[in-house]
Amino acid sequence: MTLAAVARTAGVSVSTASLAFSGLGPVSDATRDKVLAAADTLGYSGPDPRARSLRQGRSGVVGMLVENSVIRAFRDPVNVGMVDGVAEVLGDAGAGVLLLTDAPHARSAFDNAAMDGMVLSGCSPLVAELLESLRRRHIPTVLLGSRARPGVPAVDVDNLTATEQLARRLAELGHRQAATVTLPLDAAGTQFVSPALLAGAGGDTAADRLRGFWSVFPTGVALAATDSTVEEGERIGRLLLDRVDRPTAVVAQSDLLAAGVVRAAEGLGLAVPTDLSVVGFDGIELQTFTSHALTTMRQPMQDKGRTAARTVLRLIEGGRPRSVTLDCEFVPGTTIAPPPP
Amino acid sequence: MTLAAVARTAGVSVSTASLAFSGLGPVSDATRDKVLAAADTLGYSGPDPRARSLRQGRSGVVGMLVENSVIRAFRDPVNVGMVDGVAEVLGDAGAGVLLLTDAPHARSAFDNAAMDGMVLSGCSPLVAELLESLRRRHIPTVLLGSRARPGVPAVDVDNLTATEQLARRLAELGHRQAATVTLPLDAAGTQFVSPALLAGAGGDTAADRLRGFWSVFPTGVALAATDSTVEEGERIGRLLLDRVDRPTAVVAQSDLLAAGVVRAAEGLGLAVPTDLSVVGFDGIELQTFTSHALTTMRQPMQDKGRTAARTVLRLIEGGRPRSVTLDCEFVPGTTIAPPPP
DNA sequence: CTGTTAGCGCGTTCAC
DNA sequence: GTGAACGCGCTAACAG
Repeated sequence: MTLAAVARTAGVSVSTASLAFSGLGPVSDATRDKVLAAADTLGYSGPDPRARSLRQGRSGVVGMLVENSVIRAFRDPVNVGMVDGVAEVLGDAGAGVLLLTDAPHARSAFDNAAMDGMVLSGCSPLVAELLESLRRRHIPTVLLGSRARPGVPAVDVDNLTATEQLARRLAELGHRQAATVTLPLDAAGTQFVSPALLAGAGGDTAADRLRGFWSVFPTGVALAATDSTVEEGERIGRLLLDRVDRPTAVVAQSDLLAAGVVRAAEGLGLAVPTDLSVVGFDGIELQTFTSHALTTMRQPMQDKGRTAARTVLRLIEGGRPRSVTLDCEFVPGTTIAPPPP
Repeated sequence: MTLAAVARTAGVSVSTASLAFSGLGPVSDATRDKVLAAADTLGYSGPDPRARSLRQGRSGVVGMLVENSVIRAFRDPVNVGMVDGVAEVLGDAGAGVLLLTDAPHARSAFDNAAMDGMVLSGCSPLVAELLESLRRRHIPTVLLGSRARPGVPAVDVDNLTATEQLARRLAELGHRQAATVTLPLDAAGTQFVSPALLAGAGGDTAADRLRGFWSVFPTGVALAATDSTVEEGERIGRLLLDRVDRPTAVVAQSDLLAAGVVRAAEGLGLAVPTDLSVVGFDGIELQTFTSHALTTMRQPMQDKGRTAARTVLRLIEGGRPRSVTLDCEFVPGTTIAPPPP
């Protein structure tokens, strides 16, 4: 069934039939009805999206890349929130979201899919390579959660300042011995993070948050997690709390990590916040504790997604949108207190 | 940049250049190198997916619909697991996943996207309408989590039997007064579920699980939640536990609901499982409790997704795959015990 | 308001 | 092993 066949049956030209479907051009009601009736008779269900997208040079699809597998990415509500925001804005624009991961087996889909634009979230080590591929294909791209590059705007929060604010609260409470649990900093999964390693790292989320921490606690120990999960937080938390120079406060770079640190502390018989202060980052709804409300910095996950989607839409239309930095909001919580005497 | 331009630069015909890229036909190494070199020079990055998909009649994209918004759907790990399974199998097949929701504003994307197939998950009241639209467009479809229809295979677990098994365990422990918290049963959001209402309901997940429950506890009270969340579980749980005929056991139709029921019980000063037995459904990793391990029925979420994806791929290839029913596995947990004397 | 004309960029017959 | 020609189904100009 083609538009041509419908037009023939309706006794009109294809272009008229096309206009009848798109509703864009001036078509008399009578003609439109004739066309629609013919379509109905023939079981024609509207223009073929493939042909339409070839003709228009648009597919109505925007890719969204998340790190790792779908299941790992969506274990973190931050990613879910961002995808939700992207889907919302794109849906309103009549576009669809092609969900992609940076897993090797998804590479072929990434390379061959018809996309009008791309939202690259995360700071996967593959980002540079993927960006290069997108550049060659002239696919407008927005980075979500990493720093802008020439010609590629980014949407993010000010991770450095936000973390600095959290650290400063701890300092103001009297903490001198603070440590931090960072998100993965390099592909190698190095655990003990030195300033030298940080210097070599890019402008990623983990690096910026670490800089914010170190700007307040320049000698604070930093251990990197391999993933943003409660389990990893607990593992690294135990490592930190077992040290002879046990910290009195821990800045975790995500709420999930922070929840793990709290759990590690309680496992060792330490009370939070009396014996140990813990802060997180993200402001997700943690169902892990009922007894604590995590002190953290809430980032606008959905807004990040929405803004990224709007930005990529503008890019697709040929605009030159600028990078956007969104604000975080301090969530007081109940997991910080002055250090034990 | 078109393939034709590359061919011209390389001094070969377009068809030869096409073969050089796809690697399908017989092309001498020398020729292929010439073509690739020309492409590199001109900054050509491979065939245009839009044109390719028109020509081949395939877009390499399979739609996956989840209920509600992305954020609501992915609050439930079951949906995340299913999408992960779908993405994994489709990725291996070189196909991409177009993430769609049944939200009204996403309807245009649903209708206009170029898709080779569709995985419709959930039992949204819109399913019938969406199925009809897909049928007219000749888009092969697989249902995930609802009953097969003529020409539309389904992938699911045996919800009735699985719930029956859970209920039977409770009965065997001596429970006579059991209640159930169901997933949403109708669009109206009716709270008190009568057998008459169930008779009118379709063959959905909620209905099947309820049938399994009633087959063991024919007079058990059934209240429907409006969503599968801990909060809803807690709300309905409180309603159940406040009744004069307070149940000694609750069968919740999802783990999230079950977690809410446990929380409601504890809020009322009831100990689980001493005062109240609770079972869930799904087998997700609940971080809500540390003191309990939920007694539940684990369903293979990722396998459901993988199987659905394999089924839709077979459908796309013109096969006639059958519906698949996967097995659940009982998870003993620590939230059931004999009823209090 | 309607019809005619021309591709969009590619893959795939066929001949050679 | 390679090339020429055709059409996938549609829409955007333009002409009437």
